[in-house]
Amino acid sequence: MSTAEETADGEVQPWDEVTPDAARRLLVAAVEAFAERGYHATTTRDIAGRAGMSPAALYIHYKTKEELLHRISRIGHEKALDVLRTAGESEGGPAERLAEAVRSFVRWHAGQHTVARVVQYELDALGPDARAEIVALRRQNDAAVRGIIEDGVAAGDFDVPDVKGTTIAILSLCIDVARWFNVNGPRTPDEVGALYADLVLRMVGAKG
Amino acid sequence: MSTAEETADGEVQPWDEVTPDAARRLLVAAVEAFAERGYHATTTRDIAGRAGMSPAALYIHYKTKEELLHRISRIGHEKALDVLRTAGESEGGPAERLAEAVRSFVRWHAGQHTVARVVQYELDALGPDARAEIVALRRQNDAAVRGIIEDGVAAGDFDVPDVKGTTIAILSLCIDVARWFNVNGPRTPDEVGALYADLVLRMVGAKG
DNA sequence: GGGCACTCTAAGCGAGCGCTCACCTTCGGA
DNA sequence: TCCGAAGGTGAGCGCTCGCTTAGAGTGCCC
Repeated sequence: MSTAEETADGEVQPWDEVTPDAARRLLVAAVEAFAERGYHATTTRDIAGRAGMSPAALYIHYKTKEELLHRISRIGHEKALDVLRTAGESEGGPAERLAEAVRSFVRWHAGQHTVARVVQYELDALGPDARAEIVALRRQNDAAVRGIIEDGVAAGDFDVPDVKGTTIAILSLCIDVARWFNVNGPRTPDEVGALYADLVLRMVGAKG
Repeated sequence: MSTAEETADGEVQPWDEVTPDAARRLLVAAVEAFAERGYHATTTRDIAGRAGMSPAALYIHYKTKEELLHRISRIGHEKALDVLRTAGESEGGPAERLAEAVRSFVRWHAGQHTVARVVQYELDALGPDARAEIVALRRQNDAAVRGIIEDGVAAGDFDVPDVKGTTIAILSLCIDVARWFNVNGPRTPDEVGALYADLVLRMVGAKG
């Protein structure tokens, strides 16, 4: 499922498996444009131009502008879910697993903040069917985090009065990184991940 | 629909001072439309229609569609900042002040989530000047929260290794409530506020 | 060499956009 | 009773949007 290759700085490139080359260039161009201006403010002429092609070329590889957004959303969510699950299934107790999950998930949302922004904030631009598919993927994120917290509570490692509410808050915290993270800012994705892992362990009252 | 009155929980509708009546109706209609569909996907015909007027009437009260967004953003930010500052200046030690600030701020973002969504997510649709004005208001939010945390650290009540980072995280947590909060969901704004105040006190390692 | 599948472009269609304009109605004050 | 300001409308302008169409260039198999 995830043939995600890694770059020098450890970031996962989500588009490796998209072929042919022209289709991938269009997808990358669309991500940049959607992240910068938003879906509705982006024109198909702009996307095609960024990919070095004429406006009509877009419609050889994608049926509509919405299909581009749908593809981006699905791939983006799948990659993020993959990152979260892999980390959550790592060795160690609930505290280590939760910390690793938050660290990875935040690192992804910071490093891939352009993709994450599109994926998180343009959901409403999708039609009902595509939207339902993406919402289902989101629920799997929720379940993955809640599972770790429940494990920690059952083991007596965490002190969490409201598991569902705390799960929402933790995911919300991680996801919103995509909104404010700035590549030219003072923090690297790794540093934000480390900070957030510590904060989340405090939120669940982890022992130690 | 939403007239300028106080709701049951004492929250003030932000548009009381906007006159004349037609201008206020247009503003409220614009908030609803922008929150539902996004700024760029909203047409001036839709806004005017919701306010029960012809498309041309909009331009009697506002020069452009962007001016509507600018007005909404400024008023929304000012109200939110007011809520945050009032709570932060309340009686009690840093822990009580921080808890009250988070509780009020979250309650506002949940209760006024349509306004908050517009204000937080449509910033990029503003021109450079209007945008700079709004960014300045945001920095005041940041300073208000950081002030309380610094007080708590100085008094020995909080344990916060990274004050700036923790401030960003706390504000991010509160603001993102506007994205996921659902009126038909299981939680009231008050309940979310209480949960989040508790979580934030844990994040800053408040004694007790 | 010839036919075919694939990829791309130049040109442009119909629709809907933000916004304007000429004109109409209402109403308080002289 | 008449006037002018304020607030409203119907029609529509100029433009750009998402998307389509006719046809050209290229490489591959026979």
